[in-house]
Amino acid sequence: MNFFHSFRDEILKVLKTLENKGLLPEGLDYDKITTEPPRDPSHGDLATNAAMMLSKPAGKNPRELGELIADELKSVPFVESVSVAGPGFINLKLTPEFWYGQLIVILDKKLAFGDSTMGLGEKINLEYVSANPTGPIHAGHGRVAIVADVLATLLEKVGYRVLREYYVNDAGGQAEKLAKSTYLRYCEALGRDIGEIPEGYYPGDYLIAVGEALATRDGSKWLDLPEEQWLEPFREFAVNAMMTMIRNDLALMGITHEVFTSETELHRTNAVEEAIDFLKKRDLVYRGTLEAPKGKGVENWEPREQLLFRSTEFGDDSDRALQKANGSWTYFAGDIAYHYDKYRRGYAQMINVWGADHAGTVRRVTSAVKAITEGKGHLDVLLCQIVNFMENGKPFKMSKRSGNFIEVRDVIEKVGKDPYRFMMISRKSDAHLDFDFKKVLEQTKDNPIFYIQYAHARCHSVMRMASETFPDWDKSPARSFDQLTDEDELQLIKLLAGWPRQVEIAALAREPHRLCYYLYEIAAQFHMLWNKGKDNTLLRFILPQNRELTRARLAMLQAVAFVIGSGLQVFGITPVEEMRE
RNA sequence: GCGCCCGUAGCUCAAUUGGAUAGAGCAUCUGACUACGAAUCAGAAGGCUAGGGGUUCAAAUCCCUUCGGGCGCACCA
Repeated sequence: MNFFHSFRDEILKVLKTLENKGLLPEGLDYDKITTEPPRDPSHGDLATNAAMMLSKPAGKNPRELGELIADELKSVPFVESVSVAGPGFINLKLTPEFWYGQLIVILDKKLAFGDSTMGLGEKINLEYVSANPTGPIHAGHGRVAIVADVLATLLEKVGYRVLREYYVNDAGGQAEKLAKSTYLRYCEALGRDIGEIPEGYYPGDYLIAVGEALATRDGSKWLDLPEEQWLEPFREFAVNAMMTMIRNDLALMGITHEVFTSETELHRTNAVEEAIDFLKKRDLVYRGTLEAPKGKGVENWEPREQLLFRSTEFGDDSDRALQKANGSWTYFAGDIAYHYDKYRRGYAQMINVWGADHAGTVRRVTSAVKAITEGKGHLDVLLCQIVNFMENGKPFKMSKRSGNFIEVRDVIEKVGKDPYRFMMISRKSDAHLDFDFKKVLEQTKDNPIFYIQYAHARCHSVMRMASETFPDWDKSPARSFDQLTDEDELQLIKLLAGWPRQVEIAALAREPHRLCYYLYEIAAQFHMLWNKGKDNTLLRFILPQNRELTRARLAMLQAVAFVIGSGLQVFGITPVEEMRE
């Protein structure tokens, strides 16, 4: 439970009381009243903007109104003191007993601390990766995959029901190129000399095995047949092989999708026609000619009458083509059908995570979702900026083993899954990210994942030591914390207690990176406290002469480990209890 | 040319989505190891939030504009 919510409720009760006393007009809008930690901890534990929000409609100046509210708040349980400050903030300081109570909550909830019912069980369809099934996953997809995967877990933690979905783009030209490239490799496997892989085909080594597998399965039966006979079976076989490879790559990252939807399948079941008909009936589709685009490519422009979707009615800059020159559906038409399909499967809330190179298509797809769900569905698109791979501060040179990109499996081989995952979510997703192969493995506080893991390991290390100091003692955590009176201890507990709020904020903003920073803060506060024990032996966690205080401090460390563990669980990272080597 | 994203300490990035004196780490300078792991900690210094204008009790955050960087721009996917 996020305690800021419960204190907000208390504040609203106080406002009601003031209404009843005739000190506040009735019917004021309380929606914009917030409770949040003050920026400066010396102001207190919790601040509200209530007086500032209500001063104008109440006809009182904020300080005066603040004093009124503050007076009433003094009798709220666990409130130690109240003050009005600055332009009219009301600051509450909470009693140590309140914080001890929070510690007990953490110890009871364990890794589930931070769970919330905020999402009310609402279903969310989260589509991510959806890389073309034409080769292994490259590192550009890696960030999208990991950010989205962490977001999925995060949304589940706050009470949404999330479906992780992958859209398989197995129709269209790219898949055809894949089939043709595979055919070349098939011929090669049967001893034909295929020479250089022609321009426009997929040259990667990974197709050699696919060609061989087909040769083994089917022998030479396709060898001299015309393209229209082998194209479809080759496409299907190659796509399946690619998807197996992609699933393996995703598994290396710790990612599993629950649903794979095939674009080809949508076409086969006439889902596209159905979706476009739906739009036609609402007069959102028409035949027309688009204006020539400005800038690059204008030379080749030919005006052409096409079937168009009125995305401008939903805020797009231009209407968008649904059919190609040859009359077949565009990718966009398929995408409309796909989102229609998601909606009809019961997902009014949808999130897509894309690479930033698709930024230009966000408008048209969100427009289409509005149209096809008649305003009842909602699509959020999260964009991930590119990752610059570096080694020791210098651009990383690609391996060229299988095309001109870094593969996800190469990254994992070099640094391991957990540091990779952490690094990918450590920055806001729409900001560029530098990934340095050297730095992610550095064992210094400059490297946040190490620093956080180290804090977790240290907690466990202390707990192990304590069992040696008190071999006979009760291992269940303490329930009484009156002896935890040091300011820095309380500060640590406050940070831990603030975790559920951070989780909710991160989920609402769809910004998992916030949690990285918060865990780092907790780790820093813990390391600081650990270090204080060197200057002042009374602050050491294990005090052989004071069993009860030791138990209280160990329970606090256990709580630190739970909160860090809770965060790492969201990240899909295994917490370590010992730093090896 | 148009659209979207971005611009915060020397460097890499935060900033509770409009809140109080804009914060961390690195690098720099000063200090702390007989230890529950010093792989760490304490302190100092560092800012006209790219520039200008506006909105209001309050702006790094919202609006307009200039400059600088990234991505995209019919029929691909």
